[in-house]
Amino acid sequence: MVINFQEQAEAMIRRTGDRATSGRVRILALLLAEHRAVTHHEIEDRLSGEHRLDRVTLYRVLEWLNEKCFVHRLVSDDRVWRFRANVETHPHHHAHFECMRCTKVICLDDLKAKYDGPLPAGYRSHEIELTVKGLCAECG
Amino acid sequence: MVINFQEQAEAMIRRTGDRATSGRVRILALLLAEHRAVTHHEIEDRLSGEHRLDRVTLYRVLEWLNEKCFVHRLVSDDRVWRFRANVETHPHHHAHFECMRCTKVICLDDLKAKYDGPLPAGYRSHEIELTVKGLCAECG
DNA sequence: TAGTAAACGCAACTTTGTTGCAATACTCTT
DNA sequence: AAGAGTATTGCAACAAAGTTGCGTTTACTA
Repeated sequence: MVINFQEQAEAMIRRTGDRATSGRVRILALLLAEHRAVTHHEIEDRLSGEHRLDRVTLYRVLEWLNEKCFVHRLVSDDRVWRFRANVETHPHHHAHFECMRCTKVICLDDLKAKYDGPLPAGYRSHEIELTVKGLCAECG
Repeated sequence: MVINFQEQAEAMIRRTGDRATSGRVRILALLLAEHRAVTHHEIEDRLSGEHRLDRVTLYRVLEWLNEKCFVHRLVSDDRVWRFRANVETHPHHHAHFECMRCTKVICLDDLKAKYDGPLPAGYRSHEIELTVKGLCAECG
């Protein structure tokens, strides 16, 4: 069963009531097809074959996708945003693995980060992110 | 019992064999006195009363302190490095709280992040960082 | 198919951090 | 205590990532 990410992306976007522009559809389709967090730069490269998208537009589309909860952002030690499509139902308890050498980031979906300990008085927890740093198979 | 962070910092630095310059001593003393992760910018402001340090020197001192394991870096969603003096004996299993509104970061020392789940084949874990995001007492 | 508001593309700007190199200031030796 | 030598510093210029303003284009609605 082959999934048509392009159609899936377009349907998701139309459901928001906002415009289904080609940029939005292509970028969301790309992220849906991908199983890891992708940088702005990687997306730009991946799209360069087809009709080229402006850097700024890409930023704005990604921001919009994030707002609509279709993707989430994460930032790693190289200080670069990475984006990943939200597939799970509980999008706010991520666990990620980050390779310390090649800075590749993957999601550890099978694990839900937990925090049982106390917070200072008056502090409220909203989401929890667990990052395991180490070496990936290629770099280890 | 009042602790003289200036003297403590200088002693730590001299033990490395490298030069105990006024910049290194002042910055490490400042970080030792602080109980949270501090941005480059905050340090610069804090030091502006005394003999002013160049931006670049500050970056280089912080990098040096990190190399010598006197401090550690962490990056949060505003993509800005924060630095904090290493006080614990196991410096590689942090838990942090990050305020989503004011972006303040504090360390949750009482908790050691753990990860028991599986990693993909060939992947090796080196350090683990847990970030609880939410609202701090002032912003909540 | 035409009108219109939402997106886009371009240019210029900001913020954060880095690099090269000449000037300065720690330390060591005497 | 002073001089010498090298590790640091300060300056200027650069680089990468992301943002803002504004005129133009495009997708949707009627």
